Amino acid sequence: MDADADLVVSLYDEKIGLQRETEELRKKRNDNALAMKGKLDPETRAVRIEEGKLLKDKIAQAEARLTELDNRLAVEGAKIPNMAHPEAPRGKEDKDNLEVKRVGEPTKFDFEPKDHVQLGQSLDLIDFDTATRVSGTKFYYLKNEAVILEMALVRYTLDTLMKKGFTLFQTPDIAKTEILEGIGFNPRGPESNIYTVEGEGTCLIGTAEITLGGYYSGSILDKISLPLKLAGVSHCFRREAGAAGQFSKGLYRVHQFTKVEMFAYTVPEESGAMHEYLRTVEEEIFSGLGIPFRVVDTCTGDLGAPAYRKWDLEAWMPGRNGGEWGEVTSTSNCTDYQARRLNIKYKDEDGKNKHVHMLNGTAVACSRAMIAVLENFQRADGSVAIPPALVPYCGFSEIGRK
RNA sequence: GGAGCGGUGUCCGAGGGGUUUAAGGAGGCGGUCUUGAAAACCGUUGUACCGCGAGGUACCGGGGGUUCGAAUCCCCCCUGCUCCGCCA
Repeated sequence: MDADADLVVSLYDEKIGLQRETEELRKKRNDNALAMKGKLDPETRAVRIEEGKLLKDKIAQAEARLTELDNRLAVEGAKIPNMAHPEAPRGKEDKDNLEVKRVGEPTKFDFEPKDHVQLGQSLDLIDFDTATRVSGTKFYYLKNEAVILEMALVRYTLDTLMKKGFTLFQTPDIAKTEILEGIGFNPRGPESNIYTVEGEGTCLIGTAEITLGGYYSGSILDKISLPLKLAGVSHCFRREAGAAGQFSKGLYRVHQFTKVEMFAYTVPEESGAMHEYLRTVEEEIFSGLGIPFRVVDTCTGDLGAPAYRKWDLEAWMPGRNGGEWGEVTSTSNCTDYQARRLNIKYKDEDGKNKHVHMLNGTAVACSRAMIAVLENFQRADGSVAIPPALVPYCGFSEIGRK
């Protein structure tokens, strides 16, 4: 990010000056045209028409310069990231994140635990090899009970969210480039994590944050209707280009997965409280599953452009490098960063239209949640217990050898 | 994918180059009248930007073009409906 605030300011000043100039010219044009409404003697009319032609020329030139300036301003302005919360830990990368809470303790086994790739193979639940042949690396087939388990995770989560007053959605898996950019994703360029659809101006979404955040783009919301709490199920697609060196075994970093995403629109004064709320919902969902996790306050360098503050939930993954915390959910307060780009406002009591604050949080990312379930609930005989909260949704209470 | 017809303000709905400053209606808000309400009547009404203000500029699905002047004419695109084709 090569953000340059000074450049944006000077471009803005320049633009305003030119805009005023252009508006004055347009005023003259309008006055001139108005003066020709009624009957005129041919001579006067001819003079008017010449005057009009001159103005038309000047306006065209001014407008062309204004458009160019506007575009430059938009490009430079879009580079400026959101502010960071003053209490967010300062730091450059994820190891500077701050653990703020721990729920449960790392699962202890009286046998050597397997990782989810081994479990998925021995229990015939996940097929990476065939997916690699058919679709490429970092794809997978879910098989047998794993198919049901994914749906159970989704349904368990949706039931939880519905009880809390979230409006449920199943969103499109594709969205327009302009929406992606409004949310703060960069769909272009080789480092992009987004798949673009050839010739359509659209992309495969990396998260339902995009479709839920785009839902009210260009609208003015009633203050009385806020806060809005949405939850959306979608598939998520990520290119993960250059992720080869990172931890990428099994389901942890894949090109496609299913996710239930929470999204909220609030007035500015309430976004902080809503952010806390979304985090507690995430905690409740993972506590309910009986999976140990910790909460991390994301450092400034790891926030990304849209986020003002971000919390990650990291679940205990016994099979990851012999036992490690692995990110399973994330919730961000993006304040008005996305609302400005997507033009989403609310009408305040003073009659003014102001930008809403927008927040998002993962309710459940099925692939990573499944890692946590399989690895934490495995048993000495190689079978896996189903977390009690999911049994009603699965219709079975364990996954045994075939 | 093909054909036909549409897209106008908060909503419905006229207007097809200059008396449009977008008619008319509905709704909302304010007021008159009333013990109160309804009805009637009067006024008001969106968004963005510039300006201390008066006020100005832009917006009739989006983008180009024609013209002294475009909601109105031309071109491209998007989108809705109806019919046809295809299809889970």
